[in-house]
Amino acid sequence: MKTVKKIQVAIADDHVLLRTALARLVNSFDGYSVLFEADNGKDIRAKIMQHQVPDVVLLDVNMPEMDGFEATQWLHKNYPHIKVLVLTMLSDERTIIKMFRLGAKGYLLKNAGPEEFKTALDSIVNKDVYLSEYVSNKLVTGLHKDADRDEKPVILNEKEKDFLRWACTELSYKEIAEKMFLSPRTIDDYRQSLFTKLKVHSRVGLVMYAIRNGMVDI
Amino acid sequence: MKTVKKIQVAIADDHVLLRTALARLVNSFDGYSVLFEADNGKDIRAKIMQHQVPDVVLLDVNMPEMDGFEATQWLHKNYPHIKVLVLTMLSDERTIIKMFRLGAKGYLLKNAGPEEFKTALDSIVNKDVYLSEYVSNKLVTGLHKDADRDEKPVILNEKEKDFLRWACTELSYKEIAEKMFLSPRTIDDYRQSLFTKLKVHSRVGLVMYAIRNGMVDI
DNA sequence: AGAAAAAACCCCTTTCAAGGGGTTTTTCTA
DNA sequence: TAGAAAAACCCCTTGAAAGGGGTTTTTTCT
Repeated sequence: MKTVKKIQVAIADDHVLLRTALARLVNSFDGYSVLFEADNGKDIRAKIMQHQVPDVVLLDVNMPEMDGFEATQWLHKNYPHIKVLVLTMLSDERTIIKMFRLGAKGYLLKNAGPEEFKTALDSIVNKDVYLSEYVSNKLVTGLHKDADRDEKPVILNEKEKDFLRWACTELSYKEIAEKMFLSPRTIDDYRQSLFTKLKVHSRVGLVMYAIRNGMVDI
Repeated sequence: MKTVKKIQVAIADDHVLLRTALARLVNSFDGYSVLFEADNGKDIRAKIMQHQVPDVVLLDVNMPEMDGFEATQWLHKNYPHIKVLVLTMLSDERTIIKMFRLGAKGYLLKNAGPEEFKTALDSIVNKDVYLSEYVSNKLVTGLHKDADRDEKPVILNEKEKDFLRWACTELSYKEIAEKMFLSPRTIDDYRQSLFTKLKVHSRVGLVMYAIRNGMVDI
């Protein structure tokens, strides 16, 4: 039916190939058409401000320049009627929760199938939100964790962070002491205090924490 | 022309959505058609052994069960006439070099456009190899760095990978031995052999390697 | 300025990690 | 099927890691 107005979709992902392929997929869906593609958040913002306003935005989380978090926030603030569907490989609870808090309406993992993709688009347009079973489970357990843990958020000072970075090298504690211009005993104290704070009991535990929380360059 | 035999392409990627979208893209190319899709290396191996033999295989590097490295190796050994085109976001020299050493014919980054994708397919079929400008530059600088070190690419067997994953926990080697149903001495051997292979000399070194190479879940 | 807290320092002990030397058992292969 | 290679096992030594107990110095707060 030519007269039915199609849902206009915008796609933002820095992987051109995936983006293009997704665009074709969307265009093949009944009732949807791709309005434009964008490389990152900035790009999408620019195009929308040039009066290319889509109904739905498909967003990756990891993008250069302006990532999915910022983009969602901006969209939600300036164009609240635009529905944001997050499309990513990141399946950790924190990211999911963060995106919904910022205003996302749906969250789709990249290992979803095309049918689920279509379902997500339909839901987001008609029912306002979309949650896959997997994502909703993650959300619930994530909120759970939020409840009991985290009495006080772990706050590390600069020196502790510094020590943590050194702990991720193959230097011995003695050598780290030299690097930090401290006595080995003091390093023992740092270690102990971090063991307590981070609830670990070995150097490997320190390393894993540092990496999980992005405190070291990988 | 209906009589022209199309180039049969297989696609292996654990992200279903991307995979499906890519399949459509390939099917839209003149002279190409998708023979099958696979979730990982094992999957592709099974299908090929069931006499579904493609001309070209599109491979992601990071996959569960059997990753791109192993898959390329197996293909090159057992079906040397199948051309392998690597399609990934990993753009570091080591990965690129490793894949070519293992028998890949082309290396395409996911931020390439569809035209480049088509070019890569054409090149790989007709001219045997495909190198984008970016990748060939990486190769050259990478080989430079490589000149003195790293003759052979590091290949780890399943048990070594297993041990590596355990090494990223807070268990002691003795406890790891129990978990793996091996004597602590054998664990010593694994450790030593990995120290040599990976050119590290501490457990922290093992952990960092495992993480940098995506062998553990973070 | 004086008390309290935090940071840096010191000593000692036990266990773990790492490096070296070997033997037995299994697996591959010529 | 003998012989080589690889995998699993064992012993011993040294230094590092981890946990416990302190003291001194510096900072912070009224």
